[in-house]
Amino acid sequence: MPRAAAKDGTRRNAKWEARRAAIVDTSARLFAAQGYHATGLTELCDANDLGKGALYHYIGSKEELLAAIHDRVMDEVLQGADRVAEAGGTPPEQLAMLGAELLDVIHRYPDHVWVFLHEFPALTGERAAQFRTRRRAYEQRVEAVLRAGVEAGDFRDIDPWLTARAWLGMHNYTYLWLKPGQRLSARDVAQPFADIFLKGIEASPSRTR
Amino acid sequence: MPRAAAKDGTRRNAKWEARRAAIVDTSARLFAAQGYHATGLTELCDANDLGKGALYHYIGSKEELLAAIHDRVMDEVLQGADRVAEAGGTPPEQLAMLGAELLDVIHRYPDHVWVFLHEFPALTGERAAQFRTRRRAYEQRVEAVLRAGVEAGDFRDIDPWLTARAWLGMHNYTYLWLKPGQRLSARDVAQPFADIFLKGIEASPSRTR
DNA sequence: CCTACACTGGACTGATCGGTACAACCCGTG
DNA sequence: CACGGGTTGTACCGATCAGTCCAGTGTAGG
Repeated sequence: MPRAAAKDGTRRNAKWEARRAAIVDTSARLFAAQGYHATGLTELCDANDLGKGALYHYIGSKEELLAAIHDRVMDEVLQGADRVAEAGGTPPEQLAMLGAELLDVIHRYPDHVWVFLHEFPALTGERAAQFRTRRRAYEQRVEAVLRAGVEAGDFRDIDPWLTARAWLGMHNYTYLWLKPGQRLSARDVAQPFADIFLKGIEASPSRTR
Repeated sequence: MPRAAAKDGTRRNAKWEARRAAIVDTSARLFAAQGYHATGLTELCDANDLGKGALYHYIGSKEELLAAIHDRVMDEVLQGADRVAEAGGTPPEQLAMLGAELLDVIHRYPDHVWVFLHEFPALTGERAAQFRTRRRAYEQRVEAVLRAGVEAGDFRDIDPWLTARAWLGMHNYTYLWLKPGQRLSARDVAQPFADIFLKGIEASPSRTR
């Protein structure tokens, strides 16, 4: 735990922050490649070119490092959801935008997302609770869009909770193969996925409202 | 490594086999709850009510235990795919049946599936290679059905590879919440999922063939 | 009843785990 | 040049890791 969270970042503080961020990113790569528990402190030190003393000057504990990786992902995902909410539009448009934003995060942070989806049970206590809250908040955003679409007559009478799980699965599972520098970009995937899903739940044209 | 794989199972051998299967199942529960690397040998011994010597009389190594869990899942999943192929039917029917079979496995073996989806990178060497082959074989079954559906005019002109990933994600991701004794059964989920996906990729009625 | 062997518990091993203590270092400031 | 605090490497800690070894114990076959 840092001594005082107060005092805005001076120059030195900014440097420390940057180094810490670099450590978080490097460690995410290792955790993604071989797992959180399977990665030792010494490996983290090697990868970051640091001794144990120096490493612990930045991170406090191994689990805090894990939590930082989770936060990085959740920050991005929730920010994306906020942008979508601000943009407005019909429920189908909202859902398509949510998908594009989510796939963009998965594409830009493949290691962080991998860690996030695999190692979240390793978080304990306060950190685990906070993480669950944020994750749940995001899932409810998706559910809300689906519910709104049903009420507005854009979508047929589907179960918002169950359908949100289908949508989340379809998108989140791309973490296995959606990587930067690969054949497919995030946009290449977002469009076909939105097509499938929106056609899959659209109201039959006969009873449009 | 067992001395000789020959000689068909006598009574004793069957008993040994049953005990081993029980150990695999119990261990799957532990691995699912806290992770493969985070679960120690002593915990496995406690849960199975066995000493280390006795445990190692059945399993050979911790990784072999992990591999046995993977095999259990892959056996079931591939058998389900075989049943579907034997049953025949149109591509849409085939896809719906594949989904029902897959969700059934996930629902019946929640712990095994969790381990399978989280810890497969922990497999090494020969075991990892064999696992990847089998997993890939299943994925290609799904792709084949999609491709057949496009050629037959049942589905619109989608990318079979990408669409298979969407389908796999939607179904596999249910491992997070689809558990026996819960509100929803496998069938409760399979039907809505098939509805969404089939509507999502069906050929527009105007150009049916 | 005796022997043989599948089966079992638990002490033990060397390695490695996450984490700490501390002395030295760099480097900007006075 | 002296100083002082942010930074760093390293020796070290107790705990635990996966796995081995072996002296038994229960029991089935002769």
